[in-house]
Amino acid sequence: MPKRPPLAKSELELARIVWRLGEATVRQVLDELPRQRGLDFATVQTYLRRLTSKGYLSVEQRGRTNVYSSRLEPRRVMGEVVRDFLDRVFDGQALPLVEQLINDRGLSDEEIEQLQRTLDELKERKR
Amino acid sequence: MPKRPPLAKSELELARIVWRLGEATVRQVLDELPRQRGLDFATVQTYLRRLTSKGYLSVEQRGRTNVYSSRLEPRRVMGEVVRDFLDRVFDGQALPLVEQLINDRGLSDEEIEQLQRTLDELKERKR
DNA sequence: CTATAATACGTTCAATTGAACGTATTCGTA
DNA sequence: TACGAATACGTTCAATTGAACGTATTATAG
Repeated sequence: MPKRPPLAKSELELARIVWRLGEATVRQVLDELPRQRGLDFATVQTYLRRLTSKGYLSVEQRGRTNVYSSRLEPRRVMGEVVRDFLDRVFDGQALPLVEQLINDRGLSDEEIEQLQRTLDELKERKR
Repeated sequence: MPKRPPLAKSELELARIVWRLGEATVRQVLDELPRQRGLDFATVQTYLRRLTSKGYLSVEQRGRTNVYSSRLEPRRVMGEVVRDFLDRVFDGQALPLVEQLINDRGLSDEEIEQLQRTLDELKERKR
């Protein structure tokens, strides 16, 4: 499998918008960007083009305009991104990362509860 | 605060080795690298130099040889790295990331227990 | 109809990153 | 003492990435 080229940071940023919208034109993606980001129309165009040629998005010419949509499961791509990060930064050990998140950044009580529930579910499912 | 330049991937890889060893020469770092990584001595040298000029490491000339050591708290730097990732990829929401880790990758029973204990501790500490 | 606005697409450009070269020094050993 | 192995350090180089330009084309408001 010719492992497709990696997602650059700005590319992931835009891909996530397309994923969220389901499908999107250059204009729409630009509009979803935080105003403060200040990217040019042409720049967004370029990045979406790159995402397409890297195999992450597909494009459909609808009338006059290009409509981009996800080619691969966003879930899967996110998984790869996380995995890569985990490997590089924590030698693939999830636990230290989770502990980092838990301690360093204050998880709210809300979130802690939520998390414990998730873990319980997981234990159930495991048998 | 003149936010120091970001850590490139290979740089983080080497920085982590220096952190682990406490201090290290080019040679030592090279030796710690997985044989399969195949970096040249000169390349390691270059990266350590860059890490130093970016402010992450400090260097001390010991006899003939440069000894590198951490300049900033590794903990802090790791925190920044994680935070940056979290912001970029999960809009700063820790929970979705944790859930990704829990579900997508099989946490072992061992790790699940461990994690639950951590969460309990955290709840204790919180009052 | 015609000028303006919106697009697509090919191209460019600078900074960063991954990786190494070459040269000058120095150290240990034959 | 002369040589080869290690180093340091300045330099280089190609690929990738962030960002945009310029030109051609089309759609639309006057």
